[in-house]
Amino acid sequence: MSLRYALLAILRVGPLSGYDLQKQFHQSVGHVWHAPDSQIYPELRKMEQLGLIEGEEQTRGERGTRRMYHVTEAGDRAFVEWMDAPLDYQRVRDPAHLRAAYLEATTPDSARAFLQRHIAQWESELSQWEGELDRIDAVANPMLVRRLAVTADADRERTIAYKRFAYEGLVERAQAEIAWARRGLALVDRLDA
Amino acid sequence: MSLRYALLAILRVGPLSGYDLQKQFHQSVGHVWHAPDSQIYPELRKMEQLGLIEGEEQTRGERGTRRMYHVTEAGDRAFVEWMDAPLDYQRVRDPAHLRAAYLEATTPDSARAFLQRHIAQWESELSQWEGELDRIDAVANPMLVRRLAVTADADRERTIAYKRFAYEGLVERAQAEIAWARRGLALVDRLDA
DNA sequence: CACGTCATGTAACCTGTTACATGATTCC
DNA sequence: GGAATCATGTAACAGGTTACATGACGTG
Repeated sequence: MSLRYALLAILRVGPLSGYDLQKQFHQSVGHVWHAPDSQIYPELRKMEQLGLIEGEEQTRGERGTRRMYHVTEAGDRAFVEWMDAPLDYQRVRDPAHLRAAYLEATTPDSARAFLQRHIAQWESELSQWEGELDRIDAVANPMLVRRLAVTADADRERTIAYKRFAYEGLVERAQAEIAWARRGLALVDRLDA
Repeated sequence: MSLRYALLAILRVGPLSGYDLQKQFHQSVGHVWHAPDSQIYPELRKMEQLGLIEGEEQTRGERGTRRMYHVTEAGDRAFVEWMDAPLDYQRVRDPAHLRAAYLEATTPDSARAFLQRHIAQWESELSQWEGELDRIDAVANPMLVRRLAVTADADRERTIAYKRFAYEGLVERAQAEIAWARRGLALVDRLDA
């Protein structure tokens, strides 16, 4: 459900083709809400049917075409309504913590391998998000630049501050996962001794 | 996919009827991996077809029946294999952080409401998990008691320690989410001033 | 003329969500 | 006799995953 609003958030900045949108998506919101291309294109079609966005076919070269999308008034309204509505929180479903609860069922080495992979996984996410934080600070993220270009000066600080706030939360989450898994490694060692 | 192993984890302790399993589930693993009954019963049937568990129909009263399940050797093997295999991490998809990144699009009050709901949400999870931690320490969780009853003394410490470790991770996550949202409230106030 | 990248998907499948459905048994 | 709880699901749908598919354009 949120994919729709992630796409609207990007399109609200200005018209984009599906392809460009997808590119921008993977470089910005995609770090918070992943979606493959095979989901993005159909979703855009659905949003068009619902009147949230409008697409115009453009020619490109001899026979090529591409579809430029822009947000309609209804789409803009839908986005703001979503912002104001309560989120529906998904129930917890965390495979790593599930497995952690039963580590006594396997060997210490296997437990260690699991925890090391957990650390590697979150370190990889962490570096993505820290990179985004750096790009926010340097105002080097192309989406953010586009956004700031159409944002009144008075709102620029807010725009940047909330992006930063969001990524800070993700960075802290990753750091917490890593710290937890490291403690797990120490625990395995202690119990193995 | 993990639902299967969450169910196996419970059944490995000893045979249970679908109904009892479901009860135990909601009181234990369900805090880490939620699933509704409408998913549990069919999954048990599927697992039976795959030979991971076996069910026997028992009569109950005059006409009533219930199905007692126990783990097969293949099921036991499958569980350990899952423990040793790399987890497949889902891509990030976090509606709260997605929304946080665009809070400038709405009013300060709406932003505050969002953050306050976020805090309430995680405080509710937090109290669940802290409760579980207490029950682990008091050895008062019925599933844990059943498990310890069939666990060799040498493994009891490990069994308890890993449960604790898992729930500690969840508790820390909840605390981090709450702290983050509180900082968000402060940020809204600052930007609103 | 080959390769990268522009451009857009379809199809099958799995998992999970929501709402609904039904009857038996036990305990007060 | 009525309520709680035992006991087990089905059906429809939404959302996400994986694999595959296709062709045009631009550049060296």
